[in-house]
Amino acid sequence: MRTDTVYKKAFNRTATMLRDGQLVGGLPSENELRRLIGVSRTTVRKVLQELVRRELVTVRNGIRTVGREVDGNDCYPDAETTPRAKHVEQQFMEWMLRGDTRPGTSINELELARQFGVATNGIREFLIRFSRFGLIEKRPNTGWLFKGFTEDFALELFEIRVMFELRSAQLFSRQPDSSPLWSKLAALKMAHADLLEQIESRFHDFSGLDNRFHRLINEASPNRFIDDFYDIITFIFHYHYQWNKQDEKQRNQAAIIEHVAYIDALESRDPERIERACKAHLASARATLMRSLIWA
Amino acid sequence: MRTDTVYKKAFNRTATMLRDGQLVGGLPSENELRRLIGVSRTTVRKVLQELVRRELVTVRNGIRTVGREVDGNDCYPDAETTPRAKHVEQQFMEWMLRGDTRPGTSINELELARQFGVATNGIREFLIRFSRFGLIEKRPNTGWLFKGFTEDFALELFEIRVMFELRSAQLFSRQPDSSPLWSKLAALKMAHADLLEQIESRFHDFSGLDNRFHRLINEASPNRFIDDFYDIITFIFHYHYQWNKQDEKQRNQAAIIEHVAYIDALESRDPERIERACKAHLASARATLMRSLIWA
DNA sequence: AGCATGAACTTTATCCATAAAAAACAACTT
DNA sequence: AAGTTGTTTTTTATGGATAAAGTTCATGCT
Repeated sequence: MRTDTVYKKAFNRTATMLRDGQLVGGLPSENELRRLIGVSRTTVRKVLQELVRRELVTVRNGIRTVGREVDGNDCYPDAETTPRAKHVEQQFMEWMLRGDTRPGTSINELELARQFGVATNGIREFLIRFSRFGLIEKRPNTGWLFKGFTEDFALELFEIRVMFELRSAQLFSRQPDSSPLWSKLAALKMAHADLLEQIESRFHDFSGLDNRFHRLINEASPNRFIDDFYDIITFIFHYHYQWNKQDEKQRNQAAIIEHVAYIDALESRDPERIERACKAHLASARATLMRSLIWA
Repeated sequence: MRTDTVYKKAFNRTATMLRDGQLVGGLPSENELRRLIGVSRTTVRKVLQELVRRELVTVRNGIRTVGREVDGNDCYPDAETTPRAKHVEQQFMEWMLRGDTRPGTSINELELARQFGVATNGIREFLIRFSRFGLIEKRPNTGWLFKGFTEDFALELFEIRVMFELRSAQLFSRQPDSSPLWSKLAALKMAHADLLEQIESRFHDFSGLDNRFHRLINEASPNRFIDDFYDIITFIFHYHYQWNKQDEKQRNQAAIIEHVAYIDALESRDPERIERACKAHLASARATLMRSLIWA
């Protein structure tokens, strides 16, 4: 049966808004709420119905008002707000990156389905989606081959990344002064400075910033294939570093400094300087990844 | 129910071998046949069983010998040797490229499933696979969006293609003289010359040659992401030009000439000359595609 | 021991069913 | 006329079943 994670997440969001007093003075209409949460009206109605049933909202003459205080027990647990497909993704990535899954291992849909407690269909859909990452390969009628999160993989990935990033950085720097992206870049530079100051406590915040930065650079001259490729990077790094936290602080600190130099180079509009800064940053990112691969 | 296309294709292959006298002097063992056709022994046995039933093969004391002559009726029709997934692909591509499917159209899994006569699952798997081509986009819980086989798409595609091809061509040219790829390149040049001579009758053979050429260039310094990207190009071009045959002969003739110049440039090992030839060829390929888009 | 066939078992490709979510339609209200 | 809510219809996400194809085990023959 389809999970009701959409409803549960919507419910939690609404309950939180209620708790934080974002909905004082009567509840918004179904349609407004719908837009607010980004979900269909059908789901909103289900949420509302449950809120009423739990007396978090009361209705009189068709008018909804805030009811009793929301308490911690009212929210559904996080696990129930994640769709199956996402669970499969997480479990697979863990199986692949944390287990000692060797390159050359063959992947068995049925076995994974049993292991993860889902139907084979879900596994297969995930594998098809995942195959674009270059880590697995389908052999028809037979199964999938895990090619390994190897040094080769990282090298090939970074080769492309460098090509794309150099291209995007140069195009970015050639934008007219009037482009709004320049001020976004300046804002990002400030955010970097802030983070650097509080690096001791906030060093995990870097990955979000990193993402914003690289996506901003691509924004100047969009290319869907480059965007897609950046999705791969984001995905891989997300899971890889989720389980490889050694030196996280130093790693991020170094990267922030490189970013700032890179931003300065962009602002200078000097092509050679940009190339140097960009390459320096990516070389260091690659070295970091390589190191973590060897350790692992 | 799963289709028995694997069996039927294997049967046809075996029957053809029988007809062409490739199996005179007694049939090979199940295992040998299996290797020959590239299919499991289970399937081979099924083929053998049917061959015997139809008296194309006769068994005496457990020894198999060639039986009656194979005639045209013995083979299964082509449509029955193509798996469902492939049919879906073909029908979808036709729907997308030939129908007047407009950019922005939303794609309905259920509707396509009905239209193509398959289960929704198959449609979905295809769409997931296809999404990497940058022409459709998934919106969770809602469906897919067709972004259009537009000019933008072609431009973005070619931008990447140029980057990749320049990189691969330069790396190719820097190979040591001892690399076996040089002789492969020479052979390919000859094949081009041959084709050019018989262009009147054989101009459809170009696309195979084109593929071999570009794949050869990538072979010198493999990168899985570049290979994957080339798969996209191959796929798109295959279907697009399947239904856009205007000027096919001239188009191919021009391309052959460009290829030869490109090969000469590679053999000269002169980086600038390579860049010029490569860019010239790709610019012309792009222009051709663009023209066919406008016409369509 | 090494290869051929036979039989049993496992996995993939494919269809079908259904609750949840979205979308479309209808009726009311201000 | 535009925004509400109620109802119905359609579509997606997910599980389940099964024939075909692949793989492994067993037996027998040189």
